[in-house]
Amino acid sequence: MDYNFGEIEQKWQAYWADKQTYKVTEDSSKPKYYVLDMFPYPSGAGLHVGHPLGYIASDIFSRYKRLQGFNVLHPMGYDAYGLPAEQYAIQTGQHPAITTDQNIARYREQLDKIGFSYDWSREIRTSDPDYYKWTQWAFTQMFKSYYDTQLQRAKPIDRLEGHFRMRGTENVHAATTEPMEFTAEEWNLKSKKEQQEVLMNYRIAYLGDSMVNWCPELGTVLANDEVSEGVSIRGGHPVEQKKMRQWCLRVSAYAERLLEGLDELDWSDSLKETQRNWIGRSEGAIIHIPIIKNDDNSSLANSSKDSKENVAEQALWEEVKNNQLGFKLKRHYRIGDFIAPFVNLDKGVVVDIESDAFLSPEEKDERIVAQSKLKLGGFRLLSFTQSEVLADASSVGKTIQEYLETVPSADLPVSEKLGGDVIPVFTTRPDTIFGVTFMVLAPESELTEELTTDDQRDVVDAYILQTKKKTELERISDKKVSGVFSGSYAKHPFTDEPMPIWISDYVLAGYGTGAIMAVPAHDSRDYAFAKHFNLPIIPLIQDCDVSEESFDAKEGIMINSDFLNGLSVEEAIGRAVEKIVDNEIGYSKINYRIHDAIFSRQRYWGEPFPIYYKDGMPYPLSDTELPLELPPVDKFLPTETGEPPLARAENWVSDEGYPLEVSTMPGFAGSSAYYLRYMDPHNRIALVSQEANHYWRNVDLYIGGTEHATGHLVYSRFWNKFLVDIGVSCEEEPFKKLVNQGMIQGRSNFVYRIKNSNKFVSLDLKDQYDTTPIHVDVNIVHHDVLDIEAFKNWNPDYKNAEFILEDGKYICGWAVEKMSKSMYNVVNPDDIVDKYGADTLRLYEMFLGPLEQSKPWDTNGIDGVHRFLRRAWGLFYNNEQFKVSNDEPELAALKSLHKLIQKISYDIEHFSFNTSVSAFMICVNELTTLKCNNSAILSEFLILLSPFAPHIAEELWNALGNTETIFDAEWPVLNEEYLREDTFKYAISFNGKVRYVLEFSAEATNPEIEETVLSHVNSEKWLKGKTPKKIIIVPRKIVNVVV
RNA sequence: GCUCGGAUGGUGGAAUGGUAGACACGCAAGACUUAAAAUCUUGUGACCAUAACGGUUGUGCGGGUUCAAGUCCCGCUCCGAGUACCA
Repeated sequence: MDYNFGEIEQKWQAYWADKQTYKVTEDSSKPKYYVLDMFPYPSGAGLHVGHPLGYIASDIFSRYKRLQGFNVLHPMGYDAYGLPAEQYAIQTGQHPAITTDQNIARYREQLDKIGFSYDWSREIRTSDPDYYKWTQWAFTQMFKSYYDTQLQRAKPIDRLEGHFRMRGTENVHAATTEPMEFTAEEWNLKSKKEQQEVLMNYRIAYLGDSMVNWCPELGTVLANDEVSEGVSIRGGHPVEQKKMRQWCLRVSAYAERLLEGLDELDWSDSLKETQRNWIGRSEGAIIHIPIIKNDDNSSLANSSKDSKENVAEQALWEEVKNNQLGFKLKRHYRIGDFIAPFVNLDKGVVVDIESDAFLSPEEKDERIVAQSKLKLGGFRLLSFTQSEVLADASSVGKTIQEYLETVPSADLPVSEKLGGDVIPVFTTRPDTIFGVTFMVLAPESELTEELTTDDQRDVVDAYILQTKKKTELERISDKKVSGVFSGSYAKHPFTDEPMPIWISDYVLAGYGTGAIMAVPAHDSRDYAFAKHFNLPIIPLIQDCDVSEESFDAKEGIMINSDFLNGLSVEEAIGRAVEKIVDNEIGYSKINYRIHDAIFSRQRYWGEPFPIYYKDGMPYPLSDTELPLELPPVDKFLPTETGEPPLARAENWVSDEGYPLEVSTMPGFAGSSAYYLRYMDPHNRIALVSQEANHYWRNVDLYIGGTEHATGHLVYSRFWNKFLVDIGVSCEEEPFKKLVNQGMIQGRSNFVYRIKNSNKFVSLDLKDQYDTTPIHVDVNIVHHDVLDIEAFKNWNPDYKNAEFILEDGKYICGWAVEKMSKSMYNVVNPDDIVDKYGADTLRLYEMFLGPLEQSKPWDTNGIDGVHRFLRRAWGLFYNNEQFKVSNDEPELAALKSLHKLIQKISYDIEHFSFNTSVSAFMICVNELTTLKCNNSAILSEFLILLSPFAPHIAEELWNALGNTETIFDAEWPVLNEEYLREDTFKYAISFNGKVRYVLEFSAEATNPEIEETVLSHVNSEKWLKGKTPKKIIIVPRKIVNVVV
C-alpha cells in the first residue's frame, strides 16, 4: 500500500470530527492544561502559509500534553469585529456580518485541512451577541467601579458615593482623572447631575475629555497602540491630536500591578521589557518652581501697586514673616482659581484681607466663613478687613496665632499643600536642580496662556498655531529646535535666580506636568535648546565636558550645587528630594507613561456601549437588558453632521426611551477576556462559572505574534485584573507562559526582462543585458526554476515571451519580502496540503527553523520532509505488504527509539520543534538501516510522531490493530538502560587540536586512558619526544594533552 | 538615540565550554531505466596535497579568560525587531 496522504487525511479528519475526539470537559480527576492560540481576525484574503505556524506549534504541544495524561483545553475562535469588513461594507453596501461569516467559513475550511485538535464545540466569535453580551457586561461593571489606591483593587462606586456622603473627600484613596477636594456638606448640596459628574472622575470606565489620536480618513479615534509614527497602523492614514469627550478605561490605575505581575510570568525577556517600557514607570520628584509675576493684568498682587489692599497685605506680612509669631504663613498662594494672600499649610487655614465693606458684622465676630461659601478645598478661612490690619497689624497677628492654636492639624494631601503660584515640574534628576537655567512649557499646557506676557502674545500665539498645524508625524520627523519666550520668569527655588520661561514643542503636554525644568548641561534636548537660543549651561558633574554635548549619564560627583556638592549622583538624588520635601516645594513621585485607554470608536462594526443618556449624563443598562444588539443602519458611514454610523439607527433608544450611546467599542474589547469565555462558552448566566474558572484557571501556554505586545497583551492583563477584583477570574495573570512565533516572510521570485523587448534572461546571464526585474508568482517557480509554460499562461502579456536560458533552464532571482499579493509571493496552505498533505505541511513549517525566529517561506526543502514521511511509511509497508512483526526487537533499534523518546520529550518542552523533526529523520534512517519492523518499537515511534503528523500516525496506529485513537495512548517512557554505552570514542587532542579518535570502554580509568594515549603510535608525531606538561581527561568525551 | 535580539557552508539551520557544520535542501558522481521521473548509493566548508595517507585554515571584526571558545568577558562593525523629544 502506498502512502496516500490525501485519502488518509480526509478519513481521519472525518473520524475525529465524528467521534468528537477533541471535545473536552472539566474533569477533576485529571490535571488541566490550557493551550491557547491568539485567535485570528478573519480577513478576506484567507490564511497564508505563515498563519498556521503558531497553530501547528500549539497543536503539537496540546497533543503532547494530552498523551501525557493532561486534560487539555485547546479552543479556537474569531476576533470578528474589525475595520476591513466595515470598509468593505462602505464600498459595497454588504453588511459586515455577512462578509465576516463568509471569511470565517473560509478560514474554518482552511484550518480543518491542517488537522488541528481544536474543540470546536467551544468556538466563539466576538461579534456574536451571546459573546459580546459579556464584553458589554464587563464594561458596565467597570462603569460601576472605582479603583482604591490603598487596597490596590477595584471597588463598587456605591462605596465611594457613601464615603462622599459621610466624609467628603477626606481620606479618600481613589484613582482619579482630576484631584478633587470637597466636604460631605458640599457633596450633599450638589445636584444629582453634579454628583454624577464628580463620580465620573473616579469610575474605571469613564467619559473623559482627553487628547485623542483622531484619524480623519477613518473618521475615528485610535488608541496609542493603533498609531505608529503619526499614522494609523491599519491603512497608514495621518493621525492628529484632538481634544474629545470619549469613553476611557482607567488602565493607569493598574500600572503598578501590571508592572509587578510581569516578574512571575514565563514570557520572553524582550516582551516583558517592551511591556515595562510601555508602562514606563519612572521615579522622580515633582518640584514647584515659583513664578515671578510681572504682568500687570495678572490677578496676583503686585507690590508696585499702591492700593490700600496691598498696603494692608504688606503690613501684615511684615508682622508675620519669618515665623516671628511662632507660626508659618505663606504669601500669594494659589488654590484653584483663588489666590490666597496668606495661608498656613500645617492647619490648612487661609488668611484673607477683605475690603472694609465686605465683611458683615456677624462675620466679623465669627471670623470664620463657612467653607462651602468659598471653594477652598479643604482649607478653613479666616478673614480680616483692610482697616483692621492697617489699624493694628500686631493684634491681627495675635488673633491669627490664637485661632491657629484652636484648630486641629489639617490632613491636606501633599499635592494640595503645594498649590500656589508655581509651575509644577516632574524630574527624574532632582540632583540637577542647581543646573536649571530656564523653564519650558508645552504649547498645549494651560500655563502657557497664563504666563504669556502682552508683548510676547503675538509670537506665542503664532507658535502655538504652527505646532497645532503640524501633524504628529511632522512633529516627530522635524528635528529642528523651535520655541518662543513667554515673557515671564520663574524663580529658582534655591538660588532665587530668575529663569526665563520658554514654550517649545519638545515638551509634551501629555507626560508629567507638561512643563519641565531645563538642565542643559545634563539633558541632551535641553542642551540643544540652550545652544540654539544661547541660554546658559551650568555643568554639575566634576570633570564633565559640556562644550560639545550634554552629559546625560547618571554618574559622577556633584559640583556647583550648594548642599549637594561632593555627593555622588545617586546620593544627591536622595538628598535633593529630602531637601525639597523639607522646604515644602515638592515631593517624590512615581510617574507612569501608560495612559488610560481611549475606548470609543466612531464606527459601526463593533460592540455597542450598553449606555443611555439622561439629562446628558450616561447610565448603564441593567444586566437584564444585555446584550444590547448592534442595530441595522441604512449606510455604514458617519451622518451628515459627523456623528458615528449608529446615529443612523432608527429608534436607537433604551427601553425607557432614553437615547443610547452611538460610538462603539474598539477592537481590543472583544479580545480582552475571550480566554475566559472558552472555559464556559455556553453559559447564559455568567461570563464564566466559578466551577469552570476554578478548574481551568488561566492559560498555561499562549502562542501568538509579537505585534500584540503593547496592545492586546496589556489590555487583556488589565481586563483580567479587573475581573479578579470583582471576583470573576481567579488568577491575577491570564497567560502564564507566552511564546511568540516568528513571522513567516515571503520569498519572492523575479524574472529579468530585457528592456524594450519581450525577452527574459536567466539570472546568471542578466548582467550582460539591460534588464528590469519583475515579480513572478512563486507558485509557478520550483527550486528557483521557472515553469515557462505556466509563466506564459500566467499573464497574457507574456504569451509570446522569449527566454534566454542557462543549461536549458530559466533560473529566477529571489529576495525576502513581506508576504503580500502585490509581490506574488503568497503561498496558500491549501496548495501545499493538496500537493504534499497536511502532515508534510505541519512538519515542514516546524522544520523551517526555530519557532520564535522570523524566516522566509521557502518551499525548496519541503521534499526532504515529505520523503521522510514516505520512509517512515516504508517501515510498515513493503509495497502492498504490511510487514510489521512481533519478533524480539534488536537492542540497536531499542536504543534508537529511546534516544528519540528522550530527544522529542526534551525538544517539545523547549519548543525546539525543528530539531525534533531532525531527530525523527535520524531515527527513521536508523530503523530503516536496521530493517526494524518490530511492532512494539513502531507503536512507540508512532505515538512520538503523532503530535507532529497526526494523520499518518493515526493511520499506521490503526494498521497495527489498535481500535482506539492514538491520542488516547500514553506517551512512551524513557528507559535509560537502552541508552547506556559500553564504549566511548574519545577525541584525542594535543594543545587543544583534535588529532585522532580512540575508543575506550566505559570502565577505563584515567591512568589507563593516559597510558594508552601516550603510548599510541599516532601520538608520537605530536609529542615529538617531549614529556607532556599536563593531560586533561574529560570522561566520555575528550583527552587533551598539553605539550 | 535607547532597549532587546542576531551574524555559523551555495541555502534553511545543528551544536550542556569538549571532534564546528547534526538534519535537510541544493549540487556532483554512480545504480536502476530505451529515456525521464521517482527511488537508492556515495561525495560535498575553503585551501594545499596525494596513488594513498595527510596537512593548513575556518563560526562578522579586534582583544582577553581557559588545557580547550561558535559558546564566557571587554571593545567595535553590520543586520533585524521594538520604542521614541517620556524630562
